[in-house]
Amino acid sequence: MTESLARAEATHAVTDAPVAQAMRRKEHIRYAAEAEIFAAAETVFARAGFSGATMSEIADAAGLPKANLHYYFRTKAALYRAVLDHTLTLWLAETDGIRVDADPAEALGGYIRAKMRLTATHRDASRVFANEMLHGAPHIGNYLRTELKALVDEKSRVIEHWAQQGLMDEIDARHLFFTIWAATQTYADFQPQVCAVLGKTRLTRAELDRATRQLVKMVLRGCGVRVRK
Amino acid sequence: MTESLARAEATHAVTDAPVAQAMRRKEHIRYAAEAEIFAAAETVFARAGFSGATMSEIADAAGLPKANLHYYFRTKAALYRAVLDHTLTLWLAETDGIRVDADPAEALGGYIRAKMRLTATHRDASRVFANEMLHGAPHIGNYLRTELKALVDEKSRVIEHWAQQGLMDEIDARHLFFTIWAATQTYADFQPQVCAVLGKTRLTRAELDRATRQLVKMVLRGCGVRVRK
DNA sequence: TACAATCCTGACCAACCGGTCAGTTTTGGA
DNA sequence: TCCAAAACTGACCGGTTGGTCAGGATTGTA
Repeated sequence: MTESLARAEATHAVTDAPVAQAMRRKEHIRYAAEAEIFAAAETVFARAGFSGATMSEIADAAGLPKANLHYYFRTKAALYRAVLDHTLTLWLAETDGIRVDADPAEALGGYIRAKMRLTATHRDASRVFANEMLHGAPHIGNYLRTELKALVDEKSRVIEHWAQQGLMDEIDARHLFFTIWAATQTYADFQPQVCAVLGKTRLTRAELDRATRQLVKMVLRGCGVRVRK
Repeated sequence: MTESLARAEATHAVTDAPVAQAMRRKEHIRYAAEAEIFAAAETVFARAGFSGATMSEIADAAGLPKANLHYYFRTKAALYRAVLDHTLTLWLAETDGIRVDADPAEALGGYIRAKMRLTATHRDASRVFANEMLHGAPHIGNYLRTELKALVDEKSRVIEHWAQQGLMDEIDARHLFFTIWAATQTYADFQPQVCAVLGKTRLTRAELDRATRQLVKMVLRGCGVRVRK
């Protein structure tokens, strides 16, 4: 993955001050433009999906002529990939707390809270990801089978270890992850349904907090997590 | 909603034998063709979304020339609407068991099992619905705010009643529904992710049963549902 | 058999979309 | 100030898409 991320990392990693400064001076226009296009693209792709989005629509949202988009991102697919890469890095984050020496209640509860926060603050990213998945994950199938699987395998071992220690029930950790992911992302992906059923026009912070508390409680009790004193 | 459903219902409701038979004789070609187109459209819309799907693709899948599609469904949007209507009737079903005089464990457990079964047998319908929701539910916003909301309000009162009777914890029933819907639909909508993480190429019946059992157990324990003797 | 009504279809069209390109403007270092 | 590299842009193009239409083929009935 991620030409763009690799490049960003490289730039920040370079410590030869003169060279780095020169690069930054020469390329700050590029970075600013890419960021602007990127933000516009995320919004448009989230609302319309890959095929529904048009380059002119993204260009308008970014306040640039269409030809300028093609100067920075050669094709629509390349731009989409860049946006997708961004969501994947978000997706992998926040599992740090799930460690063998952590308290299960705190670790799992913290993970759910973090996921829910991410869903609220990065709604468009969540939708882009969901859209990609819905259409069979043609661009990121390999990532799912390697990086994501490896991460989930590792974290599942931690949870199974907790169960063996008697800190919680014996459960299938992978399906627990599916449930947590689904239950949190639904507040971004299915927002129209949530709002309609609640009779509101938008999802308030308070409502999301309420949902978070209930989900944490249900999962922890549902998995028989003992509260450590 | 649903010209098509209204018509189908009318046809079956008519008991004036001669008239009904005449209609059926005259229109059986129409019904057969519509059904074939409908099935093909559901598959294609599920895989590609509204904008990604093309009329020629649907025509090929149905084994008909494109112009014939436009004879039965004037526009692409009309065909999409018809498919969407079908998923909505599925969505409303299966809540019958949630009644005041039912046993909470059986009713909720049965509902989750039914939803999971529906997810497995109507994968494409689930995906079409998810796609519509992701894009802001432009075609069905009104349905969500009226019919779906009314149903959920009613069933939520039942669950709150159970809680007051001490049969389970006091919870927000609406958010419980969101969690159940999300956790079940994820096995259709996010299938690529589920398969990748599990290291399988397809979702087996056994794996879905396993997921169902765990979800039922977690929800029932998580909501403190007492098991009635 | 006759004859409407319905069904079916190849050929066509205007609109739109992703992408290109030649040429102009801006930028920043020497 | 000069100049090469980078940034920018209007105009354009080939391909695809949803949708139309005139006319031919089927169907069911009287």
